[in-house]
Amino acid sequence: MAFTFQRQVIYEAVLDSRQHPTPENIYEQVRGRIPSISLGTVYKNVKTFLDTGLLKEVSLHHGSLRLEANMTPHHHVVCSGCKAIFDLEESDVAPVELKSRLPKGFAIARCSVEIIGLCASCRGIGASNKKISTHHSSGARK
Amino acid sequence: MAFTFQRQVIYEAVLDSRQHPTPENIYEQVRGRIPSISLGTVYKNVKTFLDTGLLKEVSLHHGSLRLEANMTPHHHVVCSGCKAIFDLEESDVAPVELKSRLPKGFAIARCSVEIIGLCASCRGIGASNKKISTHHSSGARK
DNA sequence: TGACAAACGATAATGGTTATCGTTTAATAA
DNA sequence: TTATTAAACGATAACCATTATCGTTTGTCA
Ligand SMILES: [Mn+2]
Ligand SMILES: [Mn+2]
Ligand SMILES: [Zn+2]
Ligand SMILES: [Zn+2]
Repeated sequence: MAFTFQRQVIYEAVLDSRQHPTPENIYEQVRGRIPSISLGTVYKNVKTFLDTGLLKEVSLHHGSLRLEANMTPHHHVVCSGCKAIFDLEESDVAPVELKSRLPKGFAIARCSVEIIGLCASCRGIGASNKKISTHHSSGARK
Repeated sequence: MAFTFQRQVIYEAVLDSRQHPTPENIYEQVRGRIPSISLGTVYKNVKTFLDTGLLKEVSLHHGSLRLEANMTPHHHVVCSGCKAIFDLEESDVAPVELKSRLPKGFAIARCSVEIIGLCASCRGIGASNKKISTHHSSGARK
């Protein structure tokens, strides 16, 4: 990975922001230092940083809306490979215990647990996850 | 909310799917029963169902990529109003205890907790959350 | 210093989602 | 029933986030 000024400033922008910024947010901020920078450059570098493990994305499923009709409070098991989501009943997880204070004035509505990992088919050798037809179109936006 | 055949079939499609489907997934399935249905109709009804609480969306932040440079495992406090995300150190939450088996063959990589609620400014009266300039562009796609 | 792969800026293309608009239909009351 | 009307539908354009393309510039390394 070549060292470029743009790359440095983009990374610092994410580091300095305690805000979990979007690419657009980063772009806005970086333009303060490099007015000529392209939004495409921000996206390209963000992707590079994600690939090399310098940054990570907050949510596994930000690509497309995922819906459910199960209105009872419950948790999820998520495959980071094919983005499949399995339900986990609330009673299957012991209540989460908070050991510290939340941001001042924050009112908790609920608490959701995500167990993240790889499903059986995604662990299989090679292209095995293509064999499972029940896996819908694998929302991974790549 | 008027009762229409399309509405009925769309809702049943989500009910029958244990897959947390996308609007596109629902569209594909509903076309089996109503070949002439429009994708727009699926989106419109999904929105209606979300508004009336018949369906819910799996992830609060599916609209745009959110990034972070904090690579230490940690949890999040999320405001459902403005989508602000605050970090919560891993040590601030007692380890999650699983009381049941996961889907067969699933390999856990990590476990993430989301405390969901309303931040101080979103709880304030009226348009108060607009006053806080540190809140970045409020990714809410409406 | 020179050669070359990598990265850049500009911009077109894609994919998911929302908006618009003319037509059809469900709900309601005569 | 039938007439009225607001709501919902299908088709399609518009929009926004993201990715791809391409000609130019720049970092790397011999
Ligand atoms: Mn679920
Ligand atoms: Mn974080
Ligand atoms: Zn999988
Ligand atoms: Zn808020």
